[in-house]
Amino acid sequence: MSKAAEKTRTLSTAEERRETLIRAAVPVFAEKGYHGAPTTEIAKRAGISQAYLFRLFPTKEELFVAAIDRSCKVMHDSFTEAADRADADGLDPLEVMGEAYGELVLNNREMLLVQLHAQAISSSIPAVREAMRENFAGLYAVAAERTNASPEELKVWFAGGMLINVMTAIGANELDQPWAKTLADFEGDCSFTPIP
Amino acid sequence: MSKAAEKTRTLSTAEERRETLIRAAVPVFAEKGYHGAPTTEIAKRAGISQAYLFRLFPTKEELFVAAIDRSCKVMHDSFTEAADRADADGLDPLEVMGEAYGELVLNNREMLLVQLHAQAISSSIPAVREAMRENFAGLYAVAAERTNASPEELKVWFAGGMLINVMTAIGANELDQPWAKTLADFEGDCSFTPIP
DNA sequence: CCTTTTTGTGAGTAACCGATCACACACAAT
DNA sequence: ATTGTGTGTGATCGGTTACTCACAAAAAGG
Repeated sequence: MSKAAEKTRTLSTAEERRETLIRAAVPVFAEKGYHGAPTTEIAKRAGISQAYLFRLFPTKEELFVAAIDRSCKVMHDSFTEAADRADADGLDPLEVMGEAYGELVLNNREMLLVQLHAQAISSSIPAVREAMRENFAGLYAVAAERTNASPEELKVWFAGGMLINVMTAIGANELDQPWAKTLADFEGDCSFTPIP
Repeated sequence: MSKAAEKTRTLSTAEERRETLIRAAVPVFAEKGYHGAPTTEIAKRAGISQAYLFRLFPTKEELFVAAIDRSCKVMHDSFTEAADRADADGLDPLEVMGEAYGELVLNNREMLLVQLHAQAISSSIPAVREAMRENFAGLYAVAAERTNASPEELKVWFAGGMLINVMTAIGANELDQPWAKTLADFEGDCSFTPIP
């Protein structure tokens, strides 16, 4: 391609198509999981043919892993941004990151559901398991580096995140039962630092 | 049926068949999730025809909900039994129930995976969501009634359970990385009561 | 023995799924 | 203009899926 001649281009580059494909795939995988999501529907949402989908991602599995990595990146970015904000404002990074996660889950439900589906299917698809392990490794790394929390505190913090995930998935916040009020009350953050 | 003439019966009752069907369905749903689990494979494992499967459970969805309820019952029974044991031995019920859950997850992996798949798909299948809500209601009830833990303690306890689920699903215990050592170290129990 | 109910199956059906292949069009460089 | 390369699709294939229906055998009741 010439250096500065991208004036009128009707075709997209493969990388651009892969990007739109991932964005189209996330909500479909989120709703129906790996086995339930048809590649035809993903291709249609992306506005391309199913045949071209399989050229850009040779197998459905690779596309699913790409969708997982995408939702992991969203979380990672959200955490680092929260840590930056906490450093600038002199607040507790772990607490700010917890609040950021609460908001992220609230207005990015698809990312959460992709994570849950990936966790469930990871035991039978090695590539998914590997992606999820790397995901947790990266998330733990940023949490450990940007805060001065002890391993025990980090453990409780991650556990709280897992609870938020499940409660959001089953819509516990819509219920009035006491168990739902207790387990799904994140009161703006997800810090589980015990109140003495 | 005559009162006491069950001597030689070659055919099973419908209820017996439903039982064996559920037992055959659990591992299949556990491995592939709702959409990925074929009814043909479940029927074959149960030793009956697929046609008869659909007479005993008119839809695949009903069979999946039955599998969920089954795995919920296993957890519930495990908890009540642990609470009984704790009462008899004068131990902390919450702690004993935590240990019981750790063992349960270890040697009943299928139950755990059915739970994870059900959580993930609950947002798109109302009957599954309802089953999962009832599941948590029942589990919270037994935990609240059999222990004297505060809502905050119960919340942290449940959060720890969710972390155990995810770490077990991705096999974090097989890894040597520090994040895995920290997050997947249940050291015999899953009580998250903070160490002061 | 005869009738009714329950247990059980072989053989489908219509739709759908992941993946493939030949082929067409757009682009950039020679 | 030609050539080579990257972008994109229609048609289709072999296999699988949830679910159905006609039909048979066993059991229970009389």
